[in-house]
Amino acid sequence: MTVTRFAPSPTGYLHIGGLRTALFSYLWAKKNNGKFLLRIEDTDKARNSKEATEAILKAFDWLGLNHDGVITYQSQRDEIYAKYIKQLLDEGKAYKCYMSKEELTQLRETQMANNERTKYNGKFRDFDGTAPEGIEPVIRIKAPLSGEILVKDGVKGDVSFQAQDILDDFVIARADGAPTYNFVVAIDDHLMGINEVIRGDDHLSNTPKQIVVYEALGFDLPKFYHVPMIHNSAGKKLSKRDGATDVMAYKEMGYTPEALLNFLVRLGWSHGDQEIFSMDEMIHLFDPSDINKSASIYNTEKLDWLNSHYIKNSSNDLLAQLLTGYGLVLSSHDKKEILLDELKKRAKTLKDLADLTKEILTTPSSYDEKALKKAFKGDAVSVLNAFGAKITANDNLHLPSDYHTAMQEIVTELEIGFGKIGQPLRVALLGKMSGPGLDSVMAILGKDETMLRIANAIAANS
RNA sequence: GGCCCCGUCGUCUAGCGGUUAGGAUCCAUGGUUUUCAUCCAUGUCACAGGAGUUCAAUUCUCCUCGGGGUCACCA
Repeated sequence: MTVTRFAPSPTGYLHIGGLRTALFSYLWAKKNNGKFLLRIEDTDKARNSKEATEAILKAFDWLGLNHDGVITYQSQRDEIYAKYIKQLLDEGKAYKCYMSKEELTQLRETQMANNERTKYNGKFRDFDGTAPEGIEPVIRIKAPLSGEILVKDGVKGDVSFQAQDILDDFVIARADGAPTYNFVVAIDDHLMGINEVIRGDDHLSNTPKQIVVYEALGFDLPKFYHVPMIHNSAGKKLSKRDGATDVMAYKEMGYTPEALLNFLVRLGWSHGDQEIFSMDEMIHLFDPSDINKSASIYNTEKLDWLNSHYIKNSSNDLLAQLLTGYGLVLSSHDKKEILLDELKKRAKTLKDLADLTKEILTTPSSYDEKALKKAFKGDAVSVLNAFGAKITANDNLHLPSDYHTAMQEIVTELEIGFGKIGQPLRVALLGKMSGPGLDSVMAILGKDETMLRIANAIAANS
């Protein structure tokens, strides 16, 4: 069974990059009827917060990416890690290192001065004397000093590292006993039964260290997929400083989960020329071996397009429901369908849709000056008067077509072009020169409100 | 700097030795629309550079250049 995981460090909100690897992991697990597990990497007590964990879970909830099973918190697994540390110590695969921080720093500085790679010198690797006083030791693992470490990666292919280039006896437990990242990752992934690790390629260079741990503990290696980074427009790794990277910020801006997920799945992955993917399609089509090798630059143009696509294709009931998040209650509006049909094709975001809706439902308190000048020259006022009189006399105005007929009649009776009535009427109703079809607008507003707005405009121009 | 990864239109990408290098987005133009938006059509735009290998390289190899990642008692 395929078991994948997402293992965030709760130091802040969930961002776009993390979400994408989570999505990939989720899709791959679902495709294989496997499990998608969640692990919170909170071993660094100083930097982690409960709020951050909650924020991450909230984001997943919004997007509908549900994890399987219970959440694993590394902070609650100290005994487990301690057990494995003891095991390695007992087996002579790890040892206590009493080098002081000062000495370590000193060592690094000389190495740097000599233009050498900074690495621990193995001073306590085979130490069996009496421990120096007053120093709490760290635990270091005995890493291979030479030879090749091969990472068989499902995205990058075989990546070979030379032990002497990258390894030293790295710390697996701090002086206070707390285990370190590369150590616990290997243990947790193994214990949680994770056999396919999909993560950012910033972890590729950590992988050899984790392999050392896997091997020391006699664990089977999972399959690795290192997915390329998402870069900002400057071409750098996406960071929290890059503005809108908090997933929940997208919700506030009016993006839909479908659009965001569709956008992200196409960043670094593709399926021929297909652009639009439903969740079901993503699950069926996704395969991590189709992930690109190169980083992509994050750019919202396509997100906007996808979002408007999904809004256009959403049912009006769903949209009405989503609009309640913007303080709009449309469920009781008798022309909800007409309203949403008209407005959803000109909204890029749900927020746009909300704004557009509010705008149309609010009686104009002022008129765009340019529009006024253009529309209210000549006999616009008398045309509006005639139109007002016509609809006042008509008690059967409900649908856009009813209003359309009324406009048609005026045009014929007065022997004028459509623009002669359309322009002033549009300004009267909407306060400006652009907007949805007038027949729809009038149907949405209803006869009374339509009359009111026409009267207001006439008054303002007489 | 060492090590590792990457390099097709501005952006997201297809391509897996022979293609007029395709799609999407963006932008521009035209059509539809009384306006705007939608929709439709058309157009501009790319294989980083140089050596090889080959009858033939965007595709394979090497080098250069460029970009990125990583080198903690952070994750």
